[in-house]
Amino acid sequence: MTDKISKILTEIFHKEGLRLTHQREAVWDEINNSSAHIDAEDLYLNIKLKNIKVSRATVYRTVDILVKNNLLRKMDVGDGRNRYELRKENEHHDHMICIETGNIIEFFDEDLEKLQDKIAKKHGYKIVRHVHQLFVKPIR
Amino acid sequence: MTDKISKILTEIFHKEGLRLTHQREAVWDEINNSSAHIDAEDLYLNIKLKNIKVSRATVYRTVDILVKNNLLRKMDVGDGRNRYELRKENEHHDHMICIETGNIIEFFDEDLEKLQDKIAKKHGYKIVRHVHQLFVKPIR
DNA sequence: ACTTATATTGCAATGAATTACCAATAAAAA
DNA sequence: TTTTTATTGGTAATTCATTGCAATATAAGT
Repeated sequence: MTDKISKILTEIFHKEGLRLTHQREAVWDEINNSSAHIDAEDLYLNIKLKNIKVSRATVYRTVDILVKNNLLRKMDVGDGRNRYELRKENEHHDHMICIETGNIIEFFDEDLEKLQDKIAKKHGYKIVRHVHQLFVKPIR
Repeated sequence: MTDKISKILTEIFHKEGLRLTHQREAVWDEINNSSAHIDAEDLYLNIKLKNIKVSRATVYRTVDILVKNNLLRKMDVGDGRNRYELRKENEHHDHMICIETGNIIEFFDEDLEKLQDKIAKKHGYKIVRHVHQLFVKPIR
């Protein structure tokens, strides 16, 4: 784990009265080094593979903390288990899921975002968050 | 149950080699008379309230059949249980979920649909289905 | 209407992801 | 180093959903 990120983590945990444990660091490291959209079970298995002592319960508890503190985004592709992805500052995207390969492609479209806001406003609402997933297959 | 709908149901079930039982009729009736976005457990409870003999297993099995035959749409709002809504011919809409009241508002926007297709195409894909949910709260 | 073949039901068991419980342990404060 | 208290691991418990199977109901055949 780089010192810069470590410092950010330490700050956030401290602010919340939480402790920065080996297990929590390991979860954070794993998310940073693994593929972009990983689920809790794979996080658990990958950490174990590195001979770090951790339990499933701790993995679940840790991602919850990270999600609550906006370091992580929880996403539900509709297959029963939640995936987690790093949440970078000022960065938003939606997902395209290939139904043939399971591959997840990120996309962002400014017009789409504006259009959504407009639609919500028309109904008297403002958007707090949104889920937009395109289940696709390759052309041809 | 109206005779017209009954006939459609009978046809579809017969075509699949399925039988139109009291339980299956009850599930269909309940979906038609209940709020637009109901989950399996509420379907089960509502049917029981009418003193119709049914089991959770049958409710789950029946909605599966209805979904497979395009009479029902299964939707996942991300809270763990699936909702079901009547699927009207040639009718598509997305959902806005109010995070304060839990209320679900349906919306449709032609431009939005076109824009999605365009985005998918740009990446070399075509859309098979999509999930678009706006989690909103009232303005002011 | 009566019989027969087989689809359907209910119940309990099972599955899968996640959460709760709690005694043992480890991190930070004193 | 001692003390305080958050955290952990292991397992049990939850929740939503699915499945196996013996008993039952439906629709077709007579």
